[in-house]
Amino acid sequence: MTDNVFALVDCNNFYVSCERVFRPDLKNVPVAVLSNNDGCIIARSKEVKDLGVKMGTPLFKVRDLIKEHKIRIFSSNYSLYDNISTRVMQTLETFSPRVEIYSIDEAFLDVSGRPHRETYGHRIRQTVIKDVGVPVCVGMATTKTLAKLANYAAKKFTQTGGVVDLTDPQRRQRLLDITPVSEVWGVGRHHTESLARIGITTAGQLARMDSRFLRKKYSVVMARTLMELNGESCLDLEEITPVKKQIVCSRSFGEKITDKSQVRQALCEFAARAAEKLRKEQQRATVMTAFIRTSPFDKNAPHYGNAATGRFFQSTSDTRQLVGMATNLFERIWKEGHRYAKAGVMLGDFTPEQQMQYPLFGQPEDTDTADRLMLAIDNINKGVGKIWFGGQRPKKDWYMKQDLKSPAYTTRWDCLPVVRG
DNA sequence: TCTGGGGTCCTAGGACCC
DNA sequence: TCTGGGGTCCTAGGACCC
Repeated sequence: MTDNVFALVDCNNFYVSCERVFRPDLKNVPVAVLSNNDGCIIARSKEVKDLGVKMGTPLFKVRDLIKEHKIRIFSSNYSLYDNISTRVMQTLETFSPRVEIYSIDEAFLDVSGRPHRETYGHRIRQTVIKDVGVPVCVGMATTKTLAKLANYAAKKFTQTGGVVDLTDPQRRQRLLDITPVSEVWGVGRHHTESLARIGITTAGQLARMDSRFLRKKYSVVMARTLMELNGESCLDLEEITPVKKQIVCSRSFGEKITDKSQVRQALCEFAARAAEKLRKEQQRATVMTAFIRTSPFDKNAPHYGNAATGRFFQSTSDTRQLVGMATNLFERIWKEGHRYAKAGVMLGDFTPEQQMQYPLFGQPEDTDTADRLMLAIDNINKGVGKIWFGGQRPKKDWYMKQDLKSPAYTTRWDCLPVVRG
């Protein structure tokens, strides 16, 4: 019988690579991309990584370094990244009939039974760079966890040419023994520290642990990781994206807010945005949680944060109801006299649009009319238009900072790059 | 002065029921 | 006076991922 083989294709420094697609002048120079609100560095080119800038570093802490090394800084431009991601995935789908899009910048491919795997991996790389302009690395192995590790090796060791096939057991063993346990998929910061206390620092050591012990001390997840490291596949390819169980819409504010009506507006806006996402998922929500909080970093003022949850009589995706609920919840958690830094809305407990749950008592609400209204509004808002509800407001004093955003090259006609002949 | 956002899964413990 | 045990559901918190 032939073993399953997974290939993990992962884009290199994805957001940075996206910025470079339309700016060849950014090649081989240090580039970094910022989080929402221009707060932290969330993507770094190799040059920036080599300078020792860590993922998540607050921008203000590296101002001097940026100046000194002329690091090019960009606000995040998600519509651009989404669009380029779609192109990468479409290219990958030409290589395998079974593809799991795992995140914006990586996908698992089923490459079982394919001969000359390494050559195939190189072809994938070349095609993506040629067709989309984004560099990727390819890791292959008999389990997803090992494919992840193979990809890590493909990125770390340049002599691999960006492709590593880990199906050979001896090769796998050698890699495991030189790989820090923190690089293993599913082993985060806390588990790394905890494992170090019992003398486990490499992936190889973890792979030789007792499964029952790990199950007991950590969880079934860790026990599964152990099996996967030993080549026993526990995680299948998931081609169909599962429906969401929760939708969150939250933001830090560009500036701290003390004004009650502004925080309320922000929450209403988040509720409306969450409602749009919900309808896109073709779901209705039964519960909403709203939260507001001050900055946890502010040492000069007492911290305040609060959240409230409300339940709908009947599950809904009607913006008017969701905004109404957000307003009610807001009144329950608002406290005067604080400098608010962040707020958000979470939706949960979904029912599919097509299979409406009617309330046990009372009259069901007229969802048909509401559905048609929401559909019409979503269609209008898809264009340039804007229809908004009471509580939202077109001009947003609190809107996040995005001072360094690149143009929407691929999604707006007026931002198309100009070709000079 | 300035510190992201959006998800998932697992576990423990309490409430409740029979 | 003696005061069980097992199942299920829900929630909060913690861990992980990108």
